[in-house]
Amino acid sequence: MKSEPEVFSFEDLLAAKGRRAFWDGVRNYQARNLMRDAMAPGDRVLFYHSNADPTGVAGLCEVVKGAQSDPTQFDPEDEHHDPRSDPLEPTWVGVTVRALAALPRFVTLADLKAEPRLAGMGCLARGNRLSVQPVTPKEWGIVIGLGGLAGKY
DNA sequence: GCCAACGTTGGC
DNA sequence: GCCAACGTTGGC
Repeated sequence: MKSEPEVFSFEDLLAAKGRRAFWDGVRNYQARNLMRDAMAPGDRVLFYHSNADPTGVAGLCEVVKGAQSDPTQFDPEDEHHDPRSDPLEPTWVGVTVRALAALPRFVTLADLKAEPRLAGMGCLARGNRLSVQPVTPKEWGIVIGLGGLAGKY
């Protein structure tokens, strides 16, 4: 899952109550569908800092609660307000994640690109801008290995 | 359904 | 700030 650290960083998640946060603000149907249909409590998550210096994977989380209505869609004051969303059938959802551990070594995008075993990773595909996307168990193992937590999660 | 215009994402 | 790539909108 990608977040701009200036908006919400992995450190912010670590500092949050219970080290957990509701992942709001997703306004892309494909990303929404992944959260709604493909994420369940216990699933592990790589927390990626986008639009940052450097960009890359900062830490590990897990899903603690599956998809729920994203309240920001109904808040006129919120930048993610969606006036077309029906409260009885909300368009947008989010999951709740909890931080597991910061990576001892931040894994930069350059690190990911330089690792031949990650050549097929979705987030490295040309033009892929999805803020939520699947990671295979194999990719997970390689990334946390690069981050200094090989075999620990 | 097509497609041009526009908006957003995100690396650099 | 630039720009490539992609998504969304809306006229037709």
